[in-house]
Amino acid sequence: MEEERALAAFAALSQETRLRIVRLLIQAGPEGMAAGAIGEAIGASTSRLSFHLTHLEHAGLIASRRDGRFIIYTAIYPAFSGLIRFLMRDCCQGHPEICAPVVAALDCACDPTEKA
Amino acid sequence: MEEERALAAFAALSQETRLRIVRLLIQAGPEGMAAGAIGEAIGASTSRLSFHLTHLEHAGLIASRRDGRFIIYTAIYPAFSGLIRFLMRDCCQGHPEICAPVVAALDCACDPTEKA
DNA sequence: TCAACCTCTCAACTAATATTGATATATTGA
DNA sequence: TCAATATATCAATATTAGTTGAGAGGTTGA
Repeated sequence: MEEERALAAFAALSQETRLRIVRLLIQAGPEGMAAGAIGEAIGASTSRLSFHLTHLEHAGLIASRRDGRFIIYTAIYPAFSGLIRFLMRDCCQGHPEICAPVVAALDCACDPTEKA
Repeated sequence: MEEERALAAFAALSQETRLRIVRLLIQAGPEGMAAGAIGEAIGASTSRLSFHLTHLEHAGLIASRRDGRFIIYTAIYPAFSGLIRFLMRDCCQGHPEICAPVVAALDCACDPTEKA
């Protein structure tokens, strides 16, 4: 069920600590970040962090790999594009002008000079 | 706080009934749908429907207007583009190829011939 | 192998959220 | 104004989720 996956993803993103983790990892890019660095960046205790990282991983939004004694987490980019697609599917009924602003939004998100 | 708005939006989208309402209204376009029609389409009792419609309205994802004895609900498209922007901000650190698939996803969402 | 380090798991507590059924409000047409 | 229709509100209950602190696994370098 694709709906189930979407619900799990949105639920994962609806919590402050987890949303911050996700945005941090999206910004971090493919190299990802170690759990400890994430916890330090967002200010979360280890057990809380671990709980939320596990939650995000189960939701399919992030992935982990071990590197020595560190565990590196990365954002799964296709999960986000899939989520957006699911949400906006059939949004314009053949009239792209209806959802054009939504599409345009993403181009701006990719422009590092635009912060608004 | 923009983060608060995003959290409210994701929380609103993380519930089955509400996610269905939102997708229905996104597909319905600017004309929107009456509460009763929404309830019939997704199979929800009036009180449940009303609860979730109010929730979505407070989250800033849908708007309502009265038309006779009907109340018409519509999706607020800019709210969704704003949400996507917030999530993906600074996603590619100057390397657009990292998040290009995410951007591409939206173009497909607008193509009514693509259902995958 | 030992000590230091990084991360995860567990259980108890607290708080937030969804559902239900009954009732209330607003609008329309006769 | 009355009855029918459309929708919202309320209170009680059931369910789900987040936080905390303590402790347990793996991993590394000496």
